[in-house]
Amino acid sequence: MSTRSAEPIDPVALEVVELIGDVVARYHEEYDEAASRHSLTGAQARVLGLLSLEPMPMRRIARRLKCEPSNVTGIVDRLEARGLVERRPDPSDRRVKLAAVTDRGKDTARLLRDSLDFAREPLAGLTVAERALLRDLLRRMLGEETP
Amino acid sequence: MSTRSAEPIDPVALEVVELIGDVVARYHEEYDEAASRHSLTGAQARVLGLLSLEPMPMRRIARRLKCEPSNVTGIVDRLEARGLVERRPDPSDRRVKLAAVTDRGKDTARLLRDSLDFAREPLAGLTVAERALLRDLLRRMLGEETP
DNA sequence: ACCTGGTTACTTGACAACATGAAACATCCA
DNA sequence: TGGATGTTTCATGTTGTCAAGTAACCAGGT
Repeated sequence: MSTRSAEPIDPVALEVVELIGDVVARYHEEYDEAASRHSLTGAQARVLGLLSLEPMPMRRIARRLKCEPSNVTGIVDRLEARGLVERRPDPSDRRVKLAAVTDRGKDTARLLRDSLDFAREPLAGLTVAERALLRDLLRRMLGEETP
Repeated sequence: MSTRSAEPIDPVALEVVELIGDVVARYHEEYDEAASRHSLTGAQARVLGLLSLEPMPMRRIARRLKCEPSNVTGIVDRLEARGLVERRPDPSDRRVKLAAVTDRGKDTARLLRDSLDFAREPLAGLTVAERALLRDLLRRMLGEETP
């Protein structure tokens, strides 16, 4: 997996990595702030956002969050205690519990998305063409093929 | 602070935001994995990295981490218990304690940096010119002026 | 010079959220 | 029936907040 680079490290690459660090910091800052504006923690907001797309078994949430399933139990517990999420039985498998947003949860998730300024603010300084360029570069950096 | 956009949202901007989400996820994945390869948590690795550049009063660490100073006490406690960091008095102000990496801490910090593949791996697919372009776009996106 | 009061730096304590791992339980499936 | 899977519970550790406490700095004013 890890490329043992014998090549001298490109100073521009280092700058890019530094900038990505800044992007990550900024992303979290804004995300957590948006979450706490709705009295949610980052993890809770993340799960709520996931479930607002489609109901999902606990197991799958854990995979998305890259954490243990036992952890998800607690997070969903807290969301459920606040009426944002509910557990439903899965008709096709009585072992699994589907976590699904309630109506209130759906509203909250929408508000959360809207209050996430990261989508608009930092990109405002770029032209449409530059955004497209940025998109393509990020795609290739992430190794996603553009078929 | 937040731009109340009346304008319809640029679909390309949404794609970029999605990609940035991917970048953030990937960044964390690699960072935490590198940290746990050395039996460190993410926060511990972060502080160790900070201190490997220069010793720093607790207060400043807290500001960099954007958390309460009381939290830093615990993190430095754990790093100190493992001999990676030590507290020194500040000669110019007896209230402050300077956290500084030990020799072992410095070694660990270097190993940590080296094993952080994010610097090389994902940028490998880009040419030098493209990296420079990406750097400039990220800079402008983050609102840093290039004087 | 000597308090005195306000500020700053750090720690401690209580508590909540997150995270892991092991063990328990019900359910599925070959 | 026996092994695998999905969820929860429990014990434990780390990270985070906030309030309170201690020590030290730094103004004044007398």
